[in-house]
Amino acid sequence: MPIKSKILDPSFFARDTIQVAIDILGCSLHREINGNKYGGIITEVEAYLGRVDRASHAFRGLTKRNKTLFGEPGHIYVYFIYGMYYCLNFVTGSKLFPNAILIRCLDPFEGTGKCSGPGLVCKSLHIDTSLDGRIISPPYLYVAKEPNSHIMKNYAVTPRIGIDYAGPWRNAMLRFYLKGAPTSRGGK
DNA sequence: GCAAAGATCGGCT
DNA sequence: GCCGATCTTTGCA
Repeated sequence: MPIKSKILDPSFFARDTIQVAIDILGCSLHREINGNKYGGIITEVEAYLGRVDRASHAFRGLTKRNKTLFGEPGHIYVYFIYGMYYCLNFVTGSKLFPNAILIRCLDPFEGTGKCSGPGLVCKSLHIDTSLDGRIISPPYLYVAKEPNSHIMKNYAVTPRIGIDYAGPWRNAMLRFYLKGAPTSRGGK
């Protein structure tokens, strides 16, 4: 009989943000829209640590765009950037703190396009702002822990990408990726 | 009301 | 490594 994967519920995301970032590596991301299914194994994420984090959208306080960040963990935060791309985030930690993780890269399932960067993840999984604020849940978008995803989790930690404006936070080690798996920027 | 910047990507030097 | 595409969001007047 087939080995079952375990669908993650909001309690998984309502924990320390960095711990969630590490634990979600190797888990599968699933997207269903118009009867089509897309997805892949999560291989790269970044953590954003709320109001104190100069690189976070929450740094300047609550706005119309980032209001999902200030809500419950286990919800989906999607925003539009650079006039062309969407970025997928999961709200983490506690409702008291606007924390999130950015999904940067997947090892795509067959039939799912390239996912080697946050803009491409959303393009290949047909993710846009219509998902913003919704709970992470089947069928439209969910995450599952795969058998053995906790084994051989050999990961690297680096500063985040594309946040040179963030002062001292530009050097914070908050990007996590699985060694030997697809990443953005060649894993560097 | 307007201007500037941005959690990116692909192409080119 | 640098640059342009493309347009929403935000900050400031």
